[in-house]
Amino acid sequence: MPKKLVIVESPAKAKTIGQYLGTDFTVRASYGHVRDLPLKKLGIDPAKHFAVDYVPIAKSKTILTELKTLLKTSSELYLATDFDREGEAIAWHLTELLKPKMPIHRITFHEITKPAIENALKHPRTIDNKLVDAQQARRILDRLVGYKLSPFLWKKVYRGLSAGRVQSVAVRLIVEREREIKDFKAEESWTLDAILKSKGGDFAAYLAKVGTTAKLELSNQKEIDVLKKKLEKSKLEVEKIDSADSQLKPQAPLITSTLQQVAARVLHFSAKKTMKIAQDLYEGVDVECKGSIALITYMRTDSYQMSEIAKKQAENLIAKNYGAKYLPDRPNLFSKKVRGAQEAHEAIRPTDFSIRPDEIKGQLTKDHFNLYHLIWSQALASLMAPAQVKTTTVSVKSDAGILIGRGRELTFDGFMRLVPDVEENFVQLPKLAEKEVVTLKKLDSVQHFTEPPGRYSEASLVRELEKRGIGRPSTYAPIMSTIVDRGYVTKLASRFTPTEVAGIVIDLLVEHFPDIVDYNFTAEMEDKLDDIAEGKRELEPVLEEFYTPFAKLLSEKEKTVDKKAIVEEATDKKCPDCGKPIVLKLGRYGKFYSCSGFPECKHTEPYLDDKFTADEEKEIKEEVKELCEKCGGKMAIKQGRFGTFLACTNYPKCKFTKAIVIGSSVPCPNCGKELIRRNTRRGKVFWGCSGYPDCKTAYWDEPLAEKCPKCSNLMVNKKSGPACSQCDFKKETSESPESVVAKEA
DNA sequence: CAGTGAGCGAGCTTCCGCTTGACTT
Repeated sequence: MPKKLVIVESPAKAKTIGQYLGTDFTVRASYGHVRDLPLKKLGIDPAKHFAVDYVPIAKSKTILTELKTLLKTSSELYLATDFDREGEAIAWHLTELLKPKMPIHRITFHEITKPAIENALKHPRTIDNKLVDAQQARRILDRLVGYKLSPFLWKKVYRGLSAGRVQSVAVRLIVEREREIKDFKAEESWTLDAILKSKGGDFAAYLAKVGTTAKLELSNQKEIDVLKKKLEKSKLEVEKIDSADSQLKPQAPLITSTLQQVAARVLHFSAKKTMKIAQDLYEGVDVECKGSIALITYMRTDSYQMSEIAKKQAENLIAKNYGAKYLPDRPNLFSKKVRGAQEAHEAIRPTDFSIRPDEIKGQLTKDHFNLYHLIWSQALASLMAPAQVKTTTVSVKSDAGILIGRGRELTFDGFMRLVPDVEENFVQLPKLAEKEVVTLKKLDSVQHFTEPPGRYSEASLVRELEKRGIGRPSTYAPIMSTIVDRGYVTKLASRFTPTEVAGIVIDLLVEHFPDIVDYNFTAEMEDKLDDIAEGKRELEPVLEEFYTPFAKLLSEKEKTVDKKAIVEEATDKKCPDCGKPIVLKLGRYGKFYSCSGFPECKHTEPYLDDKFTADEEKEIKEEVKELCEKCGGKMAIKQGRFGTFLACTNYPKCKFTKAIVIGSSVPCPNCGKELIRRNTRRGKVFWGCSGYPDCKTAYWDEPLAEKCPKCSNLMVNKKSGPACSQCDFKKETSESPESVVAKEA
């Protein structure tokens, strides 16, 4: 008997649905998109009503052949791709490629549960062409932007660069954050922090108000010293005790972005690693007695919803394990949608709450267990009762002003029984009475500086992009690989730092194509896509409206933007071959000096990345004249991954290299040889003993020819000034607040 | 805490969004 063919996107989903549907159905996966614009050319003809040239994706060919074969013996076709714009388009592309002759039904569901699938089968529909058009508009627009702007960059900066609706905004965020950090001016402020002694015990308080009026904001030490003296002599009396009860609500269950954030914070996983481990959990893990089973629902999602079945199961589990009072009076609502969310899937939750992480710990790797544990507990906690917190505020009257002490007590743990909030700091105040006189046990004036914003991590970049509705769950991790691969950013200590070319490209795009790299470009595009999906507008006029002015602007900029002004910098050097001025250029492999007479004169010189002084540069040029110790050949200055060095010109025949030695003229305290400047593998400067590897003495900061008066170890020149390399001794200097902040950052 | 390298300017580069598998070292 002929079967009914069901096509979904993911093979793991196909497996689960296959079990629900029984033998009348064959379920197969498309493995995502099956047809797309060609890779090597634009594939769009704006002059012919934006005619598109779709081609089957190379990877899809085998699955397409199999689907065609299956169709021959099938009576009906069910297109069960995801319930979103992309899913609708995949369904349409499938019909275009397979050209099925039998009845076609489009079915959708938000959750992979038996009732949801049975219900979907009862309500088939046809493909929604308006939604397909919305996807095509998205696809065509992204292609036009990416495949038109990237070549513009090849022409005006250098080859291999890229630009796009999503990646360029991600780079822009990172570039602008770096500039904020660079321009940051720390502001000084002071607080008076006290420990007060009462009959019932000690508690912490701070001076909150001077007199009875203004909120305390003191910017210099003089003011605070006056208050400190006043306070030290003052009588202290408890004026008022207030307490208030509040609730602490659990977090929503995890979605892709928050999974990546929490896994980074708690487990120090990269976004890529998080997604790989989650994929394993989704596809199924061998669990004793149960065989291979999927542990979690789909991991690329933007919806906080959970299926009713799952919620019921979790609630039963909560009641059974912790008691009914751990269930909330009213269900917790996580209604705040992600901007531009498509909500085709559930939140990330365990497929079966009864599979407790600790029960299967022995059958999972440490990474798989840890991630499953996070997913399981956050999903369960999201359905638990809020925690109850009692906040007590005590005001203490003094001659200097009002001191405030605060207590925060957990009166009911609720969901925190499962996921304790590490950020929360609970403190209990002693029993106090109004009018009670307390005494001062300790009083410190504490200096504070405002801090610059931090560089983006993978997790915080994803959060920022998601907040602005830019990028999708399936692309968060790849976006970050792309901007690293293209040389726009580097990752140092898990934080993004922009490269020089990133600043150049962003300035160029912001100046000449401000609309495209505007933070609201995606949101505005989404509005237009919604219009298409709702039938308010047609595909072609929307594309026309974008492309006509864009194409005009582009051809204008092709002519007017001057490449030289972007990648060339004048110098006062002259070309030794032809006498023309030498310019500093930025190329694919970094900066280099070039004769301005190029292409007639091809003279180049390496650009020394390290910040050498003029004297040091002279010394290096002397040293390079010495011949190779191994083969007697000529030596040359080379720029390597880790900095500048000297190498034999007979490379690769002779591989002799010599490090450039910048001395400190400070002897090594352990062996007496000179300490010299070097670079670590990551390009960071440090000072090591020239006797390496016999002597492994090394310092992060420039050594000074003096000993610490406290511990007699070597003093070094830290950013904040001279200090001991070993103990906390610091030479008193007229220290600027900026240097303190720079050190702390 | 300790390594290094061609090239670059003119040529095959590039987008975003779905989904996983693996020509073999």
